[in-house]
Amino acid sequence: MMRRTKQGEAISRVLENCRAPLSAVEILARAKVLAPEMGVATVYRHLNRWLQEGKLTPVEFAGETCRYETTGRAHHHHFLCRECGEVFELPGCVAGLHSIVPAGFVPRQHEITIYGACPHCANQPENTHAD
Amino acid sequence: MMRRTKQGEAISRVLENCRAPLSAVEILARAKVLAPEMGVATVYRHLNRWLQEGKLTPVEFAGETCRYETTGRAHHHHFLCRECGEVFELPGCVAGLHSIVPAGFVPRQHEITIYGACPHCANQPENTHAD
DNA sequence: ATAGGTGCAAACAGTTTGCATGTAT
DNA sequence: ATACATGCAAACTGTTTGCACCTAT
Repeated sequence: MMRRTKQGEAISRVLENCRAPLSAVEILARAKVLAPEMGVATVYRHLNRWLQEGKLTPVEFAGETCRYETTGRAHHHHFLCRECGEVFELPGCVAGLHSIVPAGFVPRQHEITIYGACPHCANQPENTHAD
Repeated sequence: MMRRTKQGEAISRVLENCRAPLSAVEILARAKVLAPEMGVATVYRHLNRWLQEGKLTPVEFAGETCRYETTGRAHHHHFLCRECGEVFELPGCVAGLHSIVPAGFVPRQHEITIYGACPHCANQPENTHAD
């Protein structure tokens, strides 16, 4: 039975109102606005509860810390801009995805991640070489 | 200028002869057969060198530690068996992958990861409920 | 001889956990 | 009143780094 606390409320607010997946410390930072005393442990405890209730999905990008997004959204994948680090949702999916799965394998879940430049960064050629 | 050492040799041997991506500790374990004194730090130092020379690619699966595979193989993706944890290469790619990338975005790289059951585990229904 | 590689242990980042306290019920 | 949530700090895992030592060149 989930008890209603200021911290829990703050975390729910953050998770439900973000437009891109967030990391634990990003969630902490935002939740602290509503519940300034909060520590990381509380964030992780809530994240894990949401995860095991299936209300949250971990989103991982190569070499980056784990981010989380709420489930129940339309099926989608992600685009990570290598220049600004921003994450974008790519709605929909690819048609013949399972064509690459050999006979005998039983696919149950998949992830497609695309890396590159977002429209904003793609138009700023100077940024391209900003390490 | 890369100096030729027993440890470096051992690591090369391991990286070049494995058929699936390996984690740092797996690499250490295998390399220790040839160079028993070796520590993790050396493994990471070599991995990082290979990475920045572009001879190695990190392979990450949701919730798992980073694995590495040599570059230069034919384009492929990965299948992670949720039952036995084994990783399989899926040769080839999907046709209309970029159809999910909206106009303005510049895709430069992508990853497709499929999770499920490998042929062996798929035929052992008892395993399905392990855990 | 010397630059560079190595092992060890300490330092780090991200995440989890134990415990005493605080609080919603 | 009591069970559960919290904060803090310690523990843990995966990775990096500093330093004294060793070794291929």
